[in-house]
Amino acid sequence: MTPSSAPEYQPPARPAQTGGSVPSASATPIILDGHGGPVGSVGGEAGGEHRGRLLDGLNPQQREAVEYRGQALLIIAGAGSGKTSVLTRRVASLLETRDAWPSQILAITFTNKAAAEMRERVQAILGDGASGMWISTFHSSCVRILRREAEKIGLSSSFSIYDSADTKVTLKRIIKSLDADTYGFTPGSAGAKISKLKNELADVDSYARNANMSDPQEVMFVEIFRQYTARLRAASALDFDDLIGETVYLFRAFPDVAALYRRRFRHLLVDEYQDTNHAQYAFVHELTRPVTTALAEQMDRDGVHVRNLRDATGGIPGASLTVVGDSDQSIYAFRGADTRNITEFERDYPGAKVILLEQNYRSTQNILSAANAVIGHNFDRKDKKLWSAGGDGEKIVGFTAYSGHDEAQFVSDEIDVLHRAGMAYRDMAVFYRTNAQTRALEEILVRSATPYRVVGGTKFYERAEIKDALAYLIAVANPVDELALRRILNTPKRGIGPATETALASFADDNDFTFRQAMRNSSALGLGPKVTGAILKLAELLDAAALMLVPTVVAEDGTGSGGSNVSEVLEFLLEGSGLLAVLRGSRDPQDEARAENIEELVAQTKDFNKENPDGGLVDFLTQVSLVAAADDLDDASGTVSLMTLHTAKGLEYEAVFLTGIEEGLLPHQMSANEPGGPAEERRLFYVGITRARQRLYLSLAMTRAQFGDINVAMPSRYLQEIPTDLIDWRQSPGMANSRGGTQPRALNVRRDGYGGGFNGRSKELAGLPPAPPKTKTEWANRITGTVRDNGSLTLEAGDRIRHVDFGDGLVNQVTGEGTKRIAHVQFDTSGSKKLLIKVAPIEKI
DNA sequence: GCCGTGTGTTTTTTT
DNA sequence: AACACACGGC
Repeated sequence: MTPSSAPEYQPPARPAQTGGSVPSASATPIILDGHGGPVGSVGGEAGGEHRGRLLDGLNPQQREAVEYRGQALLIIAGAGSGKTSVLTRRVASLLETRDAWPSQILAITFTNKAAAEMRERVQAILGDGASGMWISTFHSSCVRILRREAEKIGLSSSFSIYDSADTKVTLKRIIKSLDADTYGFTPGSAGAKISKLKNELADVDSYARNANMSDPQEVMFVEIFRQYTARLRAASALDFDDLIGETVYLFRAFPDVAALYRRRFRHLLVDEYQDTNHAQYAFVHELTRPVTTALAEQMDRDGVHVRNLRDATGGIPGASLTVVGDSDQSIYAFRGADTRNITEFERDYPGAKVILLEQNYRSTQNILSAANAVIGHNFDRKDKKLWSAGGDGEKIVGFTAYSGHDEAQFVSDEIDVLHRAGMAYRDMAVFYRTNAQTRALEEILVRSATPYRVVGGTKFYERAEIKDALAYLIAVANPVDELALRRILNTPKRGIGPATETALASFADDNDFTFRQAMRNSSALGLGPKVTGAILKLAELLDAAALMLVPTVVAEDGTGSGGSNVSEVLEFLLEGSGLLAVLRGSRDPQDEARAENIEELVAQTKDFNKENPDGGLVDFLTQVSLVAAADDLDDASGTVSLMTLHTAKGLEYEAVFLTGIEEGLLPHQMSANEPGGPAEERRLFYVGITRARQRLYLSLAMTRAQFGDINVAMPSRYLQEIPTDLIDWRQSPGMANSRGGTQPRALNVRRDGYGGGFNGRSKELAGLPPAPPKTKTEWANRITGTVRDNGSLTLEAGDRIRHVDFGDGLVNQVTGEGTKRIAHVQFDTSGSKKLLIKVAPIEKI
């Protein structure tokens, strides 16, 4: 990492700036935005003495990236090349040289956490002068714009945001009502297809126009898509993809609205540009277009201050755009990311300046060499070699475990070693390909009392009880949201079953009511008095909560109410619904934890009130909807971080454990048949490797539990792409290769200084003496070959065996068939274990 | 309408 | 192995 700027630095005095908000297009009259902006007023006196400060410790390319001024700038930033620092300083520089007011800057990051970090760092350089900037994710920016302009596109400004679970529930209902499962549609498959289309900015109508309507399956899909769109409309809800797509639609359909934002944002900066999809690309493109002369004149007449922004033609030139990215780190193709956005940037923005950052300030040369070697196997890329001036560092440690648990034990042991050597837990991280892999890791880490934290995974806000509580809030904020209402209708249990729910839904449908109105009028349905009472009570509770939000309502008896904040409303709802009380009174021990989670949510609303005194219910819900996995990373917590390789992007740790480096897992089975799949998985591996500063551990298991049974796993093809002399195999795949497991496998044994297991075919070994002859099965160049094979070994109850690690034991039972035969063994000293006979390091005695 | 049991499906990654 | 869902008895 490049050194950060001195925190005691004070910003130069500058004229006070008012406003900074974008006037809503629908609001008349438009409030003037102070005196335009300082565009074009680059004074020689500004900055000068501080310029050095901003550029301190930067290399020439980084400096240029900070100082370049022009319409378009592409920064190709290799992993660990200090791009965050460059981006931050570039923003600071724009402000300091008065090329921009804070309000003219829109910086887009990949996560909210990265946004907060950037804001903090700019503030550390410039102090309060930095407020008014928009630094946020694509989704947050779009929500902010959409909430202001919602009426324009027929939405309530308190529209709901549907997450993938909400989408799934909605699609499930649609598919059921259409019997579309007979055409092979599942909520997952239909959702994926809809998402893909939306990422391409297609909607139902544009899709239907080109669809092959003689294909019944296609007809069915169009119908699903149509109903899904209609349901979201009716609920005034947008899904994740809509947030981007609808904003682009807004800009295209309402040029006057677009013009206001184009006028405001004079400088766009986009991080992780390689992972933008077409919709995001279009969003950026729309924002950086010039404002036509006609529109500029219109704005001038409307009192929007544009004069000092207009060029010779009378229009407003397009905003400057800076994008930062690295095609080698593109890992989101599955959700529509298109690296052409970055590779064809120069074509999209003619005259763009391109700056390459190749020097790495993060990792040791050994780690970088491994990374370079791996990514070098992707053919369709511009060659780019990371280098470091920091020295070789330690070798990469490799370890082949018998099982996922064994692997977890290795990780846990090494964490312990590192910690005792003085490394803080928070400087270590364990990465994996799939969330399911956390289970074994967690079990072992709990047992060894290692403080750890799973980042992402089943997120706090995805827990059922939290979604229940949030659904109450959503139902208050957006009364037409049927999904939220149906979620809480019988939660907690109040005797409203599926039959009643359906009755209410069709009652609403038939009379053109919303679901909420149907609830209020449910007396007309002729249901039992108990059920009707329960429905009405819930409706009243929600109405009363909604009233609390209205600023100051005076009731008939003269008592004032209203203006309540989020936590007050939530507590009122929890009290009135009995949600919390039911959990507290339950005898199910898990309900205690659920109650605690809800209390944690209440605490979060209180924090929110404190941090956002002006924030309303909708703001809170927005924030909750858009938290990303990496956002809840707490740097101060002294724990080891566990996360998926995807979540790890953009982060760095002193020590990194990459686990499950096996065929089927990395590359993942599911990606094997997809075009570009293995290449993308390789980039994922590359991202993982380059997160490490000092120490890198690569581990794999010979067997892995999946779907409840145990399978033989092969080492990943990517492992052999790493030069053998970079890895110190504590226990190599090759060593665990002999029949019967008689091979010595003491820790720290490397065979013949040779890494172990590999054939030594890599270029890096060309100059070395020929590898000693090997008689064992070589797996390196035959990925499909076996790792260990006890195939001929037959065991039955009563046999005694010897295990390399566990010692002698008695076979109690043998279960399973063929390669999955499992011996249940009672070891004399190591307790009882289940072993996959085919690969376990055992022999009969 | 509720709750227990049995069966089938699941897992790729995420805003 | 864990979870969602359908079914049937209460």
